[in-house]
Amino acid sequence: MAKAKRILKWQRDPEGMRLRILEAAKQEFATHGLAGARVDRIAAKAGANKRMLYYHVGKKDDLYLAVLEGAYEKIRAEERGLDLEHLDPPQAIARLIDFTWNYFIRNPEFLALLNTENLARARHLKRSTKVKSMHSPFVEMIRTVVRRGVESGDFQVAVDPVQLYISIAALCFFYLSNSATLSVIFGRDLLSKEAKDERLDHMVALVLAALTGKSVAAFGRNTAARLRSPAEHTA
Amino acid sequence: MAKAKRILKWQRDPEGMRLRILEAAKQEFATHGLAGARVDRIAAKAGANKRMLYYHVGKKDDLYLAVLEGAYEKIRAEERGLDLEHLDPPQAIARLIDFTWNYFIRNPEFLALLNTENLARARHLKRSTKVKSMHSPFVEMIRTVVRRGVESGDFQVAVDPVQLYISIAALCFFYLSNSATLSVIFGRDLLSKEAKDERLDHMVALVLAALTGKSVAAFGRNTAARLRSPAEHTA
DNA sequence: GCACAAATTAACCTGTTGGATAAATACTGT
DNA sequence: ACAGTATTTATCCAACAGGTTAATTTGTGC
Repeated sequence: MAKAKRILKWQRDPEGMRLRILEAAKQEFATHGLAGARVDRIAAKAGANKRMLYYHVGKKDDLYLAVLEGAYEKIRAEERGLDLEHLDPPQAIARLIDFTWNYFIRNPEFLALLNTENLARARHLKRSTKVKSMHSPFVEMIRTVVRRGVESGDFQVAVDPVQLYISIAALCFFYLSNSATLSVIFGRDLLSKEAKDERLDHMVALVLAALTGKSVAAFGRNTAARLRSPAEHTA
Repeated sequence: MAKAKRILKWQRDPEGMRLRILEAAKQEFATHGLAGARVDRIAAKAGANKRMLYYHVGKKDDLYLAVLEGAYEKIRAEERGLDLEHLDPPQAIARLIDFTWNYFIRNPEFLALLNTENLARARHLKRSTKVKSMHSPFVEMIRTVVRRGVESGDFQVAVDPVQLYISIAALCFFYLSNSATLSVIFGRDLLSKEAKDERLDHMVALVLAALTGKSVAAFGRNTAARLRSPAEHTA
């Protein structure tokens, strides 16, 4: 009842207000970067007064860190639900790639936030205590898959789990994060349904071929035509 | 003589001034992003008056596009000198990876500029006519290597050259561009000499294993210890 | 030396921005 | 109903930033 009243009058709802502020801030920082983000716009988007940001979260930098922590928390939480332990190792890796890829597609702000934070040389993240502890379980998860793969003979070589994850994230991240410039310079729409499907196939095939030593058919899919030069196309 | 005089008095040297402005702008945009960059700071760094920027190049956005075009021109020019035609295909790919990696290390501003431009959804690049034409020869170069590799039997599968290049760039780019946040969350210095060497080995091994089907020893280098969990390390 | 254009400087202006102050309003327990 | 606290609003401001105007200096062709 008190809760319902709070929701009806969404003023005087501190927790809700805080969430709306963080959501608005996430959008704003993702769209405009740190320096380009406007505190007033965040307030407007959150349906709040500018003063509220400072009251509920803090100054611009604090806001940014809070958004960033929330973003990491969200992806790592979803990853925990992947249940890689019960899949055979190649499938587990394929699933991790698939998840990462689709998570990045579903959450484009995450990519922008990370880029922005790296431009700032992780100056905010370094101040965070939460974020560091989030990642050891995640690395453990991958480490276990790799070890199982090596033991079962599915994987030819033992690969450093961190290195492997960075590579998987890299393949997904770069394509999506840089799709705007890549689309221009290569003159292709990289975000069409077909292009995205093709990319996922390519990434899974690339990583699994390297791990298992068995080439995956999909690696070469759709590429016969791509090997012909433009001149040959018209000829 | 007239040239020498010009160089001595670096005022009244329009071309030189333009170059100094673009260099200063590159540093400023790379360090602070588009919105964070300060026109006054660029002027100061270039040893010029703010009005000079507008006189020689244009407004902030024009300045940014000029810097970006210069950056693309530089990397594509260096790539043209790689001479991949005379190497056997696996070596050619290894060389391309090695070059890309080291170019990114030598030119960190390039990474930042691309990220910034992607945050702006390639709004400047789309206006550029120069940049688009720069890239067909580059794609041709890779296409030829892949085709030769398939014909010689070195490569198991035909892979789309654009897809392959994006993957190579991704592996290098993401690691370096995101090294600040990655170092924090994984608690490792990813930019130490050893870490960088290890990364290059990993990337070359990953891509060549996938292309040739033969696993590369370096893929698993240094990783035996990494497969032990932290608990086991102390045990 | 002189006219003319190119290059450079200095000063200014207007809108904006992050952040602060202080007052008002609504909810809580009593 | 009331006192006290948590939440919210309205307003202000000083610093700054991008861009412009207009005057000044320097080199060039004649």
